[in-house]
Amino acid sequence: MEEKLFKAFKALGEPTRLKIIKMLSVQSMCVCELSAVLDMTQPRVSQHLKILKEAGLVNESKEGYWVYHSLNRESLHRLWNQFLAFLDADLRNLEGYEEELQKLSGLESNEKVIATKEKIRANNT
Amino acid sequence: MEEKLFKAFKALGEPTRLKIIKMLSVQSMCVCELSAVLDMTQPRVSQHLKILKEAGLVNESKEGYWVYHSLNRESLHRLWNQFLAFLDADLRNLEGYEEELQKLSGLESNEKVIATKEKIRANNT
DNA sequence: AGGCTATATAAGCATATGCTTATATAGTTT
DNA sequence: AAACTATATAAGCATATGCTTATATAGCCT
Repeated sequence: MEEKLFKAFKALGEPTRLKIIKMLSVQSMCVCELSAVLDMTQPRVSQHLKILKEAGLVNESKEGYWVYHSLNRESLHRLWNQFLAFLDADLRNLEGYEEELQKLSGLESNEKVIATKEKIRANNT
Repeated sequence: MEEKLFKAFKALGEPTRLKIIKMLSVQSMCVCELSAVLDMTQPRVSQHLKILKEAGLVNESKEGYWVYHSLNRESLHRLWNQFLAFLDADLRNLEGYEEELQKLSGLESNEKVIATKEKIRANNT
């Protein structure tokens, strides 16, 4: 889950790819069209599209020797929903948070720290 | 607009930061607590928090010498709404797409290409 | 003031990323 | 088959990123 999330966000977190996504939001395009419209070299566009496809954000369909790319809006919404679900999830229901869960419950048991905090709070009022 | 968008996504597109965000979704924490719970060095946590703060995703409040960090859920929703607005926006309303807009309208005027495409389509049916 | 505690920042390093140029692959047309 | 178009992939390079260790800064306490 987290793997997919951060890869998708990473794919979105790059200016060139955001531009490509914006262009694809206007209309589906093949690599050469994107390359022409954005005034970028073809390999540059290809490489970014690969990343976007791997993140599931862009679909492709071949037509002759053109490869048309379209924005997968469905997957965008799914991404955000999964992210919100991730944020709302109880730690006990997430993989890989066993240690964190345990250490989190031990956090407030340090009496010395608690005392210090209370003092500071008292001083601030 | 785009600048903010891709920086926020970039901030989210990193596993350590996603973990930090998840922990902050459970409760506000200071650096030392995050450091302890996630079992990471303090500078590592500090540096990531800085990025998250710069992206506006995390708020901080000082309490004694502790600096408490909390997830800014409001800004998360704003981020997504702005992203959707960016996708829906007409190119004419976006900064920095003047060239693209022009080249896009010129795309379909290449008759040779259009002819080729039509032939291919005909052959494929 | 001096000694704590927590946090921020800096320096250095290894790896990742984005780009370019060059080349390979796939499909189309003649 | 040969030439052509579009795309993918590879190699190489410069910069960015994430981490560690070391050090500086800031706030609190005795």
